[in-house]
Amino acid sequence: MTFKRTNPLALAVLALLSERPMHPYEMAQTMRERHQEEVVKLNYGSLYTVVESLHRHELIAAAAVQKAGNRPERTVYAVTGAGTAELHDWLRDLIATPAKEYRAFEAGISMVGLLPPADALDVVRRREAAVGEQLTALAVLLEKLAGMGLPQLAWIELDYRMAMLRAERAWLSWFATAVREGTVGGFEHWEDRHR
Amino acid sequence: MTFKRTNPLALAVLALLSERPMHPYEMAQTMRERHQEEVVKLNYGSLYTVVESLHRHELIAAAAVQKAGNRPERTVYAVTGAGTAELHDWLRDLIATPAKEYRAFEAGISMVGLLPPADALDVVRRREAAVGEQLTALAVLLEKLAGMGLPQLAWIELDYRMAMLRAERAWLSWFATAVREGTVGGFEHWEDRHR
DNA sequence: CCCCATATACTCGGTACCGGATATACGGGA
DNA sequence: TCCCGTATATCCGGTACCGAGTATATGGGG
Repeated sequence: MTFKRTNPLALAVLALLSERPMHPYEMAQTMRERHQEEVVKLNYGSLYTVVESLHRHELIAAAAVQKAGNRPERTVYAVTGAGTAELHDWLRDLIATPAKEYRAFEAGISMVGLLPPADALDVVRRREAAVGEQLTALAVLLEKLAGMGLPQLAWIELDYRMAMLRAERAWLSWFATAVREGTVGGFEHWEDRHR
Repeated sequence: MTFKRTNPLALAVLALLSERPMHPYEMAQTMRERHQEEVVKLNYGSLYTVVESLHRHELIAAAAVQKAGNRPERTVYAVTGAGTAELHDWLRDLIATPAKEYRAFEAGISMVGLLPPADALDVVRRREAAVGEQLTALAVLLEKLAGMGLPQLAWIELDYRMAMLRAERAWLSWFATAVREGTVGGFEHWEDRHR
């Protein structure tokens, strides 16, 4: 069976190991330090499953098994040639081909007509505010990172996320106005249904 | 144990049943007809699991068990009072509170520095084109839906998605230029690493 | 009237994933 | 010196999810 590119955590593991050999716990540490867990979902259970899977497919290899005192053994892994190839190929594919992703908000907003218009307006406003807060938090973080002398390329995903959040906020603002003023298409019928 | 709001398919089920009682297979049909599967991930396995879970938590109730000839039994479900409450509450929460979601592209772009600049430019361009195609396809669909006399509220999630796709395309276009012209922060070092 | 492609309706086994449990080491305060 | 809170490092049981499989009914062409 060929390796399945499902969990992006596996991608992160390959990326880390292409720097230097590590044991799983160290990978987790490093990801935390670099705020990578903002972008890639990390939890220990999945990490060990993913590492084992990569190992089975010989994309990584056990470089050493260390044992210090009575501590649990630490298996240090290194990326293989096939692993490096997989990393680059997967990465290219991930960027070039938009994946079909199901976002919870899209599901929610598609059913917004089930709520009374007043409720809908309220929750959309609340989201708008929340998105605004995320934006300011991100701006502060970017300021800090740039101040530390990190190049833009090192936090390019935050740049992307900011652009998306700004677009979302703009859309929410438009929709809120359209609901408040009753100019969204189908408003009369919507209002009638909730009397 | 209280009901866990994980799979949005359960939300879709509650929404459908708040229209009229249905059996699971009929729900799937209806979702397909209405292009809801664009927004909520649907497959039979999950559908039956989700329906069973809703039933266990008494958010829906078995209204009738029909049997026609030698066909498998069809259990028709109806939403309960608690189910309607859950639907509205969940919906409000989904819209009002941005959920932490991990998008594959963000993971990918955060590691774009691992690719040679030329490769990076290529894949970003390819994505830009793909997003453009999605946009035109969406525009055609919207035209069709509006032509059928459907109100904007009925396809509001497509409106949202279009706004997001436009923002993504704009960002990709910016990034592509920044890479081509070498103006993205950290470009020299990036180029040096790949000689 | 027979055949087969398609539609109907659900079931089931496998697996990836989650998050809490486990077990030892270390360090600092009383 | 003795706790105990935190850090180190992995494991494991449960479950939600997936998608392929099953079995019968329908209906249109030859």
